[in-house]
Amino acid sequence: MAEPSSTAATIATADPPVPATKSWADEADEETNASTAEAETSSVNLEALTIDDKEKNSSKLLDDPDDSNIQAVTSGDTPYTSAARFEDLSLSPELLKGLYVEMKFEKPSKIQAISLPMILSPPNRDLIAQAHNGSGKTTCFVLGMLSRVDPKVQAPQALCICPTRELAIQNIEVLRRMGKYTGIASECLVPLDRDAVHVSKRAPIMAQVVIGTPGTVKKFISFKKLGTTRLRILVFDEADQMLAEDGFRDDSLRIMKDIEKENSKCQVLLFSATFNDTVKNFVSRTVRMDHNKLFVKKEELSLDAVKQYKVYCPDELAKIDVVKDYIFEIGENVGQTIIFVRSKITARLTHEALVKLGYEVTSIQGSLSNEERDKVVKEFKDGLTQVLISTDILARGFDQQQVNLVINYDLPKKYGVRDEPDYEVYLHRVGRAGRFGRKGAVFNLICGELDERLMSKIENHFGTRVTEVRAQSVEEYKAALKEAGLLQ
DNA sequence: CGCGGCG
Repeated sequence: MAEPSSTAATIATADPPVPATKSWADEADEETNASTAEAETSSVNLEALTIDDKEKNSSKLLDDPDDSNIQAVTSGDTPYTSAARFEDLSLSPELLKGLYVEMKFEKPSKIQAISLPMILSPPNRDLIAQAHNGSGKTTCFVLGMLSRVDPKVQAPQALCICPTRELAIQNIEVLRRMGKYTGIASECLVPLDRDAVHVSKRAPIMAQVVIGTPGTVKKFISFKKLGTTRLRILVFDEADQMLAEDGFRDDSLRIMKDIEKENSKCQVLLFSATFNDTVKNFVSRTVRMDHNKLFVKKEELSLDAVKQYKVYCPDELAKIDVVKDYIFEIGENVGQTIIFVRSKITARLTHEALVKLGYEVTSIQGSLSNEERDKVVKEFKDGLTQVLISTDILARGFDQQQVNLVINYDLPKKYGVRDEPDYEVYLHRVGRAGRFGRKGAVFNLICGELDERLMSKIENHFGTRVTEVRAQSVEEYKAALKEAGLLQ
């Protein structure tokens, strides 16, 4: 988990506050021009500031995850100085011990260096933060939550909402490790088992930090089992999905309002690797006007660390052949593999077909029981299984460093819109490989004209070329993985 | 031709 070094950047403040009439998308477009000037623009440029890595051209790891431009737009006249070391953040000794001893971190990653001062220093403005997949966003908000808790107060003070049960569990596990020496109590509020005690008969939550999924958190709040008056910080992980119209918008806004009602000064943090223009405009209006924001250009969102390929399949059955003849043959040499499918039934059927053919594979999707889901995830995280078939339940946030290969068995498609790929889901899926700047590869299985259109739209959107793997031979796939840096 | 997490 040791992260390569980056130069500390001092973030000066832009003179004029951002006019309310101006949309975030406008700023991003202007910044697209400004950032091409790179190092010369270390001074103030428009409202946005370019934070360049001064060591960009000096010797360092080729796949440094910090080799990126993060654009910062700060509000008001609060100057923020990037934190070169965790010591610069006035964290408690117990928290520092957790970072160094338990997490084995050496220094803040770029997004951590920039966002943590914004989160932790008064007046604790709201923050919208976009950062690359695998760049350490979780550490940002977990550290934010832990360090804003008053250990003397035995009541919920930090709350984090996640889109899936798995992500909530993963996040609380990170929080418990990081906060190991702090004595801070935490609780995970996720869909309960069928035979669990009903919320109305449960004791109120005493834990100081709570992480959960929207429905369950909402339920605990409405039954008055999760008090909101002492909350100081509210985090939405995968915030674009949490605030998307076809996502969890209603639940998220309800939770925000319930908290605001009794507690007007709760800081809100919105974190994600993706914010499309539609949701970008909306999220800016859900937080306070004087919020800060960090964002990156879509072309720079980690699609360069992971090599992309496409394989044309004459029919759906041929997809199974690609998986068994090529992916399984070469896969075991390159680490773990996740195969993403579009529906729960495809997950189950593909799993069954491969097992019938004698391959070792597991699958996960939302209609499995909690126990089954937990078991599959645990086996995969423990490295007991090499290949996992999954719906988009694991597309976002799932952190398993040994995953180097992602298969898009089905391409992600936007719901309701014909011929439109879901660019954000594509990026999140690809982001499951190449964690913390490691090398990775993705194979997109293309079947039919619709898939071809979706694929070319994805290429255009990210401005990347996806190489076709043409010859149907193991050697051809091995060559692709060599090119991706996964094989010798 | 839908994923999730809720009723």
